[in-house]
Amino acid sequence: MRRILHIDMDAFFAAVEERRHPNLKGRPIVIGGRGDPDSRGVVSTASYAARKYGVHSGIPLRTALKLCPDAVFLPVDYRSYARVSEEIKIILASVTPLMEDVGIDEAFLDLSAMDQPPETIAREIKKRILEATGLSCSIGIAPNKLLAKIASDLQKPDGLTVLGEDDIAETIWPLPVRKLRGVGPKTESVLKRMGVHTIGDLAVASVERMTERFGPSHGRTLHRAALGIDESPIIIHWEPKSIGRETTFQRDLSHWQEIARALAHLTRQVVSSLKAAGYRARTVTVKVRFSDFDTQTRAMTLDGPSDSPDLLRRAAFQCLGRFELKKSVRLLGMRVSKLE
DNA sequence: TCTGGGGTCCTATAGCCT
DNA sequence: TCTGAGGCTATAGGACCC
Repeated sequence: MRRILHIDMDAFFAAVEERRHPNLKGRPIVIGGRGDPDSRGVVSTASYAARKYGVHSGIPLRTALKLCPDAVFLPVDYRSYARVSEEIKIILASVTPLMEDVGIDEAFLDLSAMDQPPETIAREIKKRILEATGLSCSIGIAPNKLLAKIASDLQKPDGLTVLGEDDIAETIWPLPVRKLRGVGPKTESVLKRMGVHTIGDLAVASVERMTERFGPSHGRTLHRAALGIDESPIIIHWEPKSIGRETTFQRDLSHWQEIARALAHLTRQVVSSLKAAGYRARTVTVKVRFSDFDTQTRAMTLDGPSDSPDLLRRAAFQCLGRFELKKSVRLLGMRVSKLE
């Protein structure tokens, strides 16, 4: 049986900010957008003190301000968090090279081949991270990634949860389906309408009923997940599939010139990332979100891969030309894919 | 009235080729 | 030459993740 460890930093962005501004310790902190609750943006992370007011990731900053007028609002300082993240990843990689990076504040480790008991290793990791960064984390240990991730979420903050196959019925099944990876708001509401509320409900439902509703692939994965079955491997290295940039404007744009200027700017940023990463791209996609939140994309594929600013900009503008720009534009995005 | 930005993966559909 | 059936690729959209 595999032993997989999942580590999740506690309110990571907020914790880094608290460390930097000790006077804010314990106060409700909301990090998101440019740190201005009057401008467009959503909450990236709320400190635990702010969560008590109902503030959580994904809600608009304006809403967060209403829920918690006393909160301190800070902009997302991605580079600082990435530096701390790097320190943590170095510690994790020193435990085992079998590490999968999952975004800035999470990782999986495969401890199957290690001699020490996983719990001992987990305590050691928590101690080393606290000493090096002053930050706490929550860890879950289980036979696969799916269960390890659920486990790390069970006791937060500063938790350590070990889950075996025997614990599935008692510990996992009473949880709402939403806790399963791959179940978002849409799937949750469909499942609810089918009378499936908990992971246990899903486990006893028939596979046929699931595949009928969600398709053969998603349906089967969903049902297997409820049974605690997940054979997905630890992915140590992967190549990017696409590189893009998008912005939501502070006010919707209605003049072609402004939109064109924004697209040219986005394209320059994307090309510079593309070159920095050492790739060339064959497909260009432009995304437009209109004022009513209607979101459309137009794509075009070049004859061969390219990293030429000129060629990619021309392609982007060709895509832009295929939109009916009758409504004003809230968001503009540019992405390249089919990377080589 | 509000709903970010970086991505991945999946599905449906349409056009083209054999 | 006509009519499908599959397979492949490109495109558009949607759900989801952190």
